[in-house]
Amino acid sequence: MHYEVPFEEPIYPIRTAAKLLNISVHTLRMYEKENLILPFKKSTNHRLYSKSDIERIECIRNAIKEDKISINGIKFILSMMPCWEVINCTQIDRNQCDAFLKHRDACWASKGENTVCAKQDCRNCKVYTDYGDCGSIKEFIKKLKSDK
Amino acid sequence: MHYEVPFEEPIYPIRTAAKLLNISVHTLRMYEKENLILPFKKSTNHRLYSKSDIERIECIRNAIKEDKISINGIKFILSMMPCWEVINCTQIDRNQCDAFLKHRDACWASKGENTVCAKQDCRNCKVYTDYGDCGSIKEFIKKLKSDK
DNA sequence: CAAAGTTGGTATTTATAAATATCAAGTTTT
DNA sequence: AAAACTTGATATTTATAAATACCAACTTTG
Repeated sequence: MHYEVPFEEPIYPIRTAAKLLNISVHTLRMYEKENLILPFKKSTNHRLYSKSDIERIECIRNAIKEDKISINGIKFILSMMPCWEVINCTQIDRNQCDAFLKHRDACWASKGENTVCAKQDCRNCKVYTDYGDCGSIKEFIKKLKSDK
Repeated sequence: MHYEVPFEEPIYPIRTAAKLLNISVHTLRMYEKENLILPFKKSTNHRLYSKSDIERIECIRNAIKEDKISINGIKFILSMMPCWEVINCTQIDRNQCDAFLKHRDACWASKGENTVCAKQDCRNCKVYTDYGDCGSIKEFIKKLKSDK
């Protein structure tokens, strides 16, 4: 009888999301401008947030408020995620992609023009959905190995 | 005729270091308390800084002032360095070492009690000397591979 | 052995990141 | 078609991280 809303489904308009998180609407827009989040956009440009988005933003809040990491610090940490190992893109892709070459923004905010990622919707990408929490990125790095 | 002071040799007392960097003595002590730096200590507990230390602190200043990364953000970033791949410690060592298990402090500030690192002087460790700049850590991570 | 410098500590100041308030124009809802 | 909401943008406030100032006890230097 009940329909459970999928975790990734965009359902909350910005005001509702802000209330759930106990922050202002503007703060949500600011996080987006800083490329910490990537909410769903309707054709009319209105934002919609999923339960997964809410959880992600709670992680961000925790990093800022509890761990005292600045927004630019979070951006740097997100940029350290080895997205290239998740999607396994080519060397050619990597060398024309700021997500690989720089360390300023998360991959969804700095991907190259002609890479495999270029036309992909990052909201559905494993890198975006699974590594929003700073701690999870170190866990991923721990599984990588030097090749000697 | 000239003797060039080695890059890693501790030669500057704190006041000189502070003047070279154009910051206060207390700020230097604060960075140390936060485990961003690890100056040489004489038997009387007085600090001495090397040219390498000065360069390292310039990187920290740049991260704070230019990149707007908070000190706790820098600490987190330093904690993401895969030191275990540099010194190649055992699985047993890793699983009793906060440098591997947590993400709060650089390895030299969170190493385990009974690991290979335990009695080592971290000032002479490659992890400390070569990866003081946040950017260099991502470069290291880029060389690691998934094993599939 | 006097002068200059260092130690760790607390209390205070300053600089600014993060969040809020307000706006007119456009969109959604009933 | 009116009420409630959204959009982006700027201007302002607030919270606090980062840095400074000051302290008495100890160490180094010439």
